[in-house]
Amino acid sequence: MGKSQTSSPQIRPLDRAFFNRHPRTVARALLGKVLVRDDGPRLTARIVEVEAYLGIEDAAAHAAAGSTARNSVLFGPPGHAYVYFIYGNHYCLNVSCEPEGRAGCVLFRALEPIFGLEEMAHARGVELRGPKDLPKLTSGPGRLCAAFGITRVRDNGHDLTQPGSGLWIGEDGYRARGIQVSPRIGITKAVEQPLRYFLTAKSAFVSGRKRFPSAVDTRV
DNA sequence: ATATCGATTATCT
DNA sequence: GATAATCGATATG
Repeated sequence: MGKSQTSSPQIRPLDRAFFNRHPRTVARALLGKVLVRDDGPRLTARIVEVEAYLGIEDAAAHAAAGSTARNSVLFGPPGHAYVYFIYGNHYCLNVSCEPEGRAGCVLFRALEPIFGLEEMAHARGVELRGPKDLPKLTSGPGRLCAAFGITRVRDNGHDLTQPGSGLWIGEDGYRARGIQVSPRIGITKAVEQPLRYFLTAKSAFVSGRKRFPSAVDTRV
C-alpha cells in the first residue's frame, strides 16, 4: 500500500456530540475541519468560512417560522445535512446542531480544496490553469456544493458523522488559528449579528469581500 | 476596485 | 404572487 498522492494525514470523523452544542460553538469548532466525499471519486477540502443560524429565535434562519417540509432536518438530531435550493440556481449545505427539537445549524460558506481538485473543477465547469483558480472551486456556499456534487435529493438528511457512506466531516490534526468574526452575508433580517466565522490565514479561499468592515479578529 | 443586475425555481403567504 | 443564507457578467471609477 503506497501512500502515493499527497501524504495527507488520516482523517477521523467527528462524532454526534461535536454537533450537539450551540451553533456558535459548532461554527467556531468546524473551522479547520475537513469535508469529505467518499461515495465516488474521493474529494476533501478544509472548512475555512461558516455561519451560525440559531433556530426559531433567529429571524434570519430558515427555522424561524417553525418546522416545514423543507427544513424538517433542522429539528432532528445533530450532525445531519440540511441542503436547500436557492435563487433557482444553487444548493447550500448546513449541518444540524443542538439536541433534537432545537433547530440551530451551521452553513458552510467556503472551503480550501485539498484532494480531488480536477474532479471539483469538472463539476464546477471551470478550468484549472494555476493556483489562482483554486478559490473558484469552493469559495461560496453555492460553489462548494457544486464542486462536491451536493444536491437536496442526494444529500439532504444525510448523517455527516458516518464515513464511507457518502458525505462526512472529519479532523486531520490541523489547528485553526486567527478566527475572525463578522455579520452574516446575503440576509435581510438580523443583519447585525456577528455570526460569520472565517480563518484569516485562508482568506484567499474565503467568499465575498476579503476585508469585511466590521470583522473582528478573535486571536485564538 | 465596488456596484448593479438578471437568471431561475422551490417554497411559503 | 413574492421571496430568497447566490453567482457570474457587465458597467463604471
